[in-house]
Formats: sequence, structure tokens, C-alpha cells
Amino acid sequence: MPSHHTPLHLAAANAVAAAAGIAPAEVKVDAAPRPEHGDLAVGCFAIAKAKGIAPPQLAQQIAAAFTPNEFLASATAAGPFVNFRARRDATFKWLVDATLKSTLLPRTYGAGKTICIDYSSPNVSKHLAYHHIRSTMIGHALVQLFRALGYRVIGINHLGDWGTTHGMLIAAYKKWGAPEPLDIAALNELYVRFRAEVDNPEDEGRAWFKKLEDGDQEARALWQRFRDISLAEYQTVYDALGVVFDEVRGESDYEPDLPRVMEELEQKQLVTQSDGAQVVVLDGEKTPILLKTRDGTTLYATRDVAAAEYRWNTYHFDRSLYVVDRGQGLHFRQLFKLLKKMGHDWVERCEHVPFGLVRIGGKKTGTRTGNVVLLRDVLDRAFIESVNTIAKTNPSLPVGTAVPTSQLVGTGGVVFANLSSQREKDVDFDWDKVVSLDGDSGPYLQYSHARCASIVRKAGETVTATDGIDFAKLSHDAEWAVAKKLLDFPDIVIRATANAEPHIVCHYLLELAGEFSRWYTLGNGDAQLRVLVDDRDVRRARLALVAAVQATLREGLSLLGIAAPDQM
RNA sequence: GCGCCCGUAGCUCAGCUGGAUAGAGCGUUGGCCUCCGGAGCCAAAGGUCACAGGUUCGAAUCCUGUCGGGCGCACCA
Repeated sequence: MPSHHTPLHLAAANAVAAAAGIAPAEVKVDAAPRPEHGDLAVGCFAIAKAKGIAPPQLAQQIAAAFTPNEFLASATAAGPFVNFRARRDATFKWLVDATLKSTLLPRTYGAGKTICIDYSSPNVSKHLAYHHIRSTMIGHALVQLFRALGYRVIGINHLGDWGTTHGMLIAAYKKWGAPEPLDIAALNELYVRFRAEVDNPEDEGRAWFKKLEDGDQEARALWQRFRDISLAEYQTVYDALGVVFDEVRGESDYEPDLPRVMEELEQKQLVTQSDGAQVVVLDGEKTPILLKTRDGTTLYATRDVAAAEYRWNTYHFDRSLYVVDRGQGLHFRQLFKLLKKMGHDWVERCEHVPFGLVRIGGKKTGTRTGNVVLLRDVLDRAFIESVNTIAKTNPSLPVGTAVPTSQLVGTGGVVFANLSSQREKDVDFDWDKVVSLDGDSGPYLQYSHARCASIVRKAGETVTATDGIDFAKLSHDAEWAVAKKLLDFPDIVIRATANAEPHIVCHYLLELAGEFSRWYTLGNGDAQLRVLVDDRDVRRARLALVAAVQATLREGLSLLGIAAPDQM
């Protein structure tokens, strides 16, 4: 059921609805595919079918019944389509006004609704590798996008800080002693070595994890230390990426709930024994879901049940998203089936938001195999790349500005590259690609934004209201093309949240920046087409449009977790 | 073997809530600033949308099958 988020879309829907005798909400209003057709278009196929008449005939009737209004000037039938032309001056004015007031996005669209988003969620005592950027930044973008529409969002970092793995770390530490310095690299190395050199690493790991779960003092102390070291390291990367969580809870935080979870499952007679492990058999699943090992230690499914219950009891979410790689699809399918079987009907609101894996050299990344690139290293290299580029393209930028700006541009490039394709596609890691600053990229968007900022600086005046601006002065089709693109922003953000697909916003921003650049570049050939012309009225109107573009680029980038510096 | 995902230009990808002539970037070729920032813009070249059926007035988009690639399939997370 379409809803209409600009007065133009609403006016078009109303016009069609009135003529066809249906509700406006039933009318789907699209952007016309080509400027020759008009600005907005409605295909009459479905409505005509329901009414039992030919689509072209209905289109004729709708066009004939149309009367111009504040935002729409004309309607013409073109075969089965009704094409509307907008009143450009009224549209420009509305757009500029909305962006200045920050109301272009429907800010109450998600009011009263709560979204939990589980993202990043790294495993303690391991490196934060490049592939962790996927969950971290997809999740971060989703948090921002939902929040921009007025949803209440709880961004959750669900740390992998419990389980057999952590038993292995303790076992390795006991076996080989304390590495010096004891940092994240040392912990990671300890884990890799343990898995490589010990005959039955899982068994030894489970033995120590059993002690940990049973409250052994020494195990607890070591575990706490490893966790603290890890978190301090992760925080530096989160700071560099500008990621802030509303809730950081490890799997370990659910430890007190696990006996209750197991008891509940027992009571409901769901648990069966299988090869010594405690499992629940699920409909339509070849394998059951495992809750306790034969050694009596818990597994991550057990803790995920507790975490899901905690989130429901604490937040009463409307949607609960798990931004976790696609390889865990089976786990989530089984987890959700288990929650359903426990009678938790709210599981219908839980969604696994999967993303494709990162391959390096054609192979899956893996801590154990050492086939990883550290996220920190990627960001560092992108920074260097950016420093070099700025030195070439903008040598007059003072070092005090160039260095922090290079951080923002380098990081922006890496983040954008990660977000700009569909979540579920696998990506092949490529150094050149991942730090590239040209083409359809984050830096291109940042550059477009910086150009807007530069114009505003040069103009020496800032548009803060639409009063006294004559938008009829915006008479060029290139200006109108920019405005039409701006009109799409609300629908884009809504689609991105509905589908949990930040890349929709990425591609939209590229198109917006493209329309702006085309308009801007006209000024290279014809000085009369520049923003900063002598005619004060023209200049003011164009500055207002620049302000709208700048605000939208800035907001769009910010939603993706990318900074928009005023110079670069 | 079973399950899930992907297959669009030389390469990387948009487009997939079915609609009017399938679009970008990189690469190639050729243009455009004594410049409001050329990290840009314009143009050319490049596509049996993996293949075969089906549904529909209409399919890159939905359904089925085949082929190709990836991932997952119990005591790690």
C-alpha cells in the first residue's frame, strides 16, 4: 500500500483517486522515467482492470478530469499512463523549506515503534578484521536510518564473550604462559596456535569453559582480563568509524538466565538427549538445535534464546534485526523455530539480516587460517591514500585541516565501498578497490558536498528561509532535475529501512550528486549558469537549491555513517 | 545429497513492491575550466539480462527446471 511523502505525490494520487473513485492510498505514484513524459507518472493497469475498462481509456478519463492545483500544473494521458507535470516554483519552494526545516524525511513515520538491531558483535580475543566492517556498518546505517524516521532504536553489540572458545584461550594461556605484551594480537595468536598445535582443542577448551561457567576464580580473572583488552581495542576502531552502541551486552551477561531457559525447555518437554548432548528437535529440520554439550556446557543457541527473551521483555520491539553473516542462516532459522516452539509468538518480529561474506584471494576469511586483513590496516591505508590525493588536488589546504580530513575521506571511502552493493552478495577483497577514492564512491559524494559548502562560503550569505526568494528564477532543466531527485529522498529512506538495505541510500546519493554535478558543470561553459551570478534574485534562488542539496547530501552521508567535511 | 544465496557491458556493480528506449563506475577512445573546487562534466564504443519453459496485455524483475559459482549442514561462535 503506497503512501505519499511529498505534496506532489499526494496531489497526483488524489487526482487519480478522485477520477477513478478509489482511495488515494491505493494509487502508486512513480517518477516519470523520462523528462519528456513529465515529472510523475501513474500506470493505470491495475485500476483499469478492477473497473473492467481499457487502461488507455481510463488514463484519458483521469487526465480529462484533472484540474491544476498548487503543485501540479497538468496531466496528460500517454497510452496507459497518466503523466503529471509539476509546478516547478512551488515545488522548489517546498523542497527548500523542507530541507531547511529538516522535514523532508517524514520524521514521525516510525513514531511509537521500536526496533532492536544486533550488529557488529565480534568475538572477544580475536582481531577486528576487515570483514567485521560489514555487520558493523550495515547495522550502524540501519540504526541511523530507522532513527531518522522517528523509530525508537536500540543498537546492540552482542559480544561473543562466552563459550568454548574462551575456554581455549584460558587453556592456551595456562599452557604457554603470558605473552608480552598481552594485547589483542597476542590473544589472537594464542588462539590460532592452540587450535593448530593441540590435539583436541575443543575438549580442552570445553574443560576450561566448564570451570568458567562453574565460577572458577582463576578462569574468571583471566577471562575478564582478555575481555577488557579486547574491548579497549575494539573501542578505538568504533571511535574511528563513529559507531556508538546503545547497549553492549556480552553473551556472558545472559549466564544467569541460562538455568531458567533450560528449565523452561524441560518443563515444556522439548529437550531430548542425543549423543549425550541436550537438543531440541525441530519440524522440517534435518538436524536438531543444540543447547548443551555432552560436557554440560551451554552453547550459543542457548544464550541466543536468553538474549531474544531479554530483548522482548525489555523493549517490546516491533522488529528485532540480527545483522549477521549469511553463513549463520541455519542457526537463526533454527533459533526462530525454537522460540516459536516455546510459545514466543513475538518471534515473528525477529529477522535475520544476512550479508555475504568477504573473500580474500578467492577464499573465505578465517581467523584460524590467518586469511584476514585487519580493519585497522585498511583504514590506515585508506588514510594514506587520501593524504596523497589531497596533497595533489588541494595543496593549499593547511596540514591541520588536511590530516583530519584525510581520516574522514579515507574512512568514508572504505565505509561506502562496503555499503554500496546489496547485502547478500559476497565480496572479493581487493586492496585497490577498497581504498579507491574515485568514481562512484564515498569521496565523490563528499566532494560534491564540499563543492556545495564552497559555494556557500564564497556567496557570503546563507539561506535560512524561503521568504523573499523567487523560485521562478530557477528556470533551467538541470536545476529541475536536481529538485526531482531531492523529491525521492523520503521514499528512498523508507525503502532502505523496510528492506534493511542501506545500499539503496548509497545509490540514491550517487544520483543526487550526479544531477548536482551536471548542473554545476554547466557553469564552466556558460558563466550565466553559475550559482554566483550578479543578478541577486537568481543568485538567491540558486543558493537556496544548493543549500537543499548540501543538506541532503550531508544527511544522507550521515545516515550511512560517513562524515561530510566542508573542504577536502 | 539437502538447504540458503548469487549469475545483468571486458571488470566491479545498480535496476528485481512486474510497466514506457536495461543504467553507473573502472578500463578504452575523443571532447570540456586564464576554473562558483577537473576527486568533476559531456560524448563514443561495449549487453542473446546464465540457459529453457511457464504466468501476464506486458518479465532482467514472479514461478518451475537445468547449468555455473559461493556458503551452510551438532557438541566453535
